[in-house]
Amino acid sequence: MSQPNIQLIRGFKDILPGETELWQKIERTAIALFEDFGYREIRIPIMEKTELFARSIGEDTDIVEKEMYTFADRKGDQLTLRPEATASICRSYIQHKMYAQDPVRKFYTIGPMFRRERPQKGRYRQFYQIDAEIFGVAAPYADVELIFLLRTLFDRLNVTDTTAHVNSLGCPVCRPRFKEALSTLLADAAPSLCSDCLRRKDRNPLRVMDCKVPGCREAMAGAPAILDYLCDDCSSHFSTVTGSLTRLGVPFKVDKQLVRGLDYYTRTAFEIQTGALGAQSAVAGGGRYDGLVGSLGGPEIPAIGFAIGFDRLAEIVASTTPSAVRPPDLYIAALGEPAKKVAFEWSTALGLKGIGAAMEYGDKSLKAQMKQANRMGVGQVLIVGESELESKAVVLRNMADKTQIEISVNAIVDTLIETFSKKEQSIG
RNA sequence: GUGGGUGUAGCUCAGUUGGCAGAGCAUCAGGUUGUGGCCCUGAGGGUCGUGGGUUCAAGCCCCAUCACUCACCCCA
Repeated sequence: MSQPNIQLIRGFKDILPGETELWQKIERTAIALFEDFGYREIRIPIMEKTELFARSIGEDTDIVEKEMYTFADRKGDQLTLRPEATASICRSYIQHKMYAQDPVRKFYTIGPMFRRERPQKGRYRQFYQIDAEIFGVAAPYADVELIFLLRTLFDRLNVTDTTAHVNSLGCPVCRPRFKEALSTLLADAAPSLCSDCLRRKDRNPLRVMDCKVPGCREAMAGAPAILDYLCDDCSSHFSTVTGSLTRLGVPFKVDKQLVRGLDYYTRTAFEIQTGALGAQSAVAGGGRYDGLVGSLGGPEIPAIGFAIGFDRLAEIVASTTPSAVRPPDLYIAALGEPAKKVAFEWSTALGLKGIGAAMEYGDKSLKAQMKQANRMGVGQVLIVGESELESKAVVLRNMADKTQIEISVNAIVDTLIETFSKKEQSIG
């Protein structure tokens, strides 16, 4: 009692009633869309051997070294709370040899991911993603389909203040030539780079391109664009993507600055960006990873996927859509124990028929119960006390216009069911 | 991991040069024996984030710590 109350873990959060309605709506919208386009749900575990992420993301990246939730279990195995879904889905695809019958598979999954970082706006340590992946399709239409789905989903959720950014990152054939050109420029520009970029120069040269420091921006003004270094295959792939997006009427921006941090990305990279979230501009991101399945020990199968930041999306949707919590259909105000006893039975019978009937389980005055009904926004209140039980007729009060009618206690549940189903129809 | 801002009632926040802990909203009760919203009256609710220090005296000053928050690094 005198000990401090237990608080939730830093960077974690509760999603409370009032918010969950919105989360469910987003989930339903996404699932319906995915199913319509032939995606199947896959549910993968929340933990994997650390090695899976180390191999897919890269052994000596910051992510693996210090930004994952990694710990040893009692046997000493290194385990990691998944930081993303893609690696696990690849693992599962390979482990169950899903490529054997038909390498083309489309998946979606929704669930929590984890990162061990200092939280900030739109970035939690447990966060949620809506994820979709296509395996076994090398053709650019897979890329377009995913971007199209993102656009459609956002439209259906009335999220309009967003831009799709697309870029190509090349492939193992053409990317090295680009990196070389970039390194040459960086070496020359080194004196005018900020200290962060000097570090990035060798470790993650692509990142220098989107540094915000003015000096770096100037130095990088004449930086080579990877689009100019694409090989013929990558180039025609990319032009099919942009051409097809245009024909489908999906607005997009070719963004030469768009960079993905991980080596396993190839060719198309895309992001949905918004201005609504401070420093966190991306609500969704994805790209092609043609080499990943092979590098994890599977056959050489191309793949592409995206992840939507659920928390960020929910925040945006919440700011534009009023929350609509449906009040109970009926409130039963019961006075005295005999009345409560029958009222409770009525409420359960109504609940079975899909009619929500709230009531006060404790002992409260009629006034208090009316106040509560009013606060809940209930339209109809059924009043049942001693005199009603005696006369075998209860009172049904319309809260909006204050009119009251009497209803016979005999077959009251059926009468109420009829009353409320008529109402639903006239509203619908 | 680094830096800034903020921690006082369920919520939003006042709190003066250090001098008895406050308001609005919300909750509960009464005004009306069994009828809601508006109004009036009253009540409950706080180890002032936590620990230490200075002081006759700390919500206020000092140190530490934790949390929240924004940004950086990084971005899956």
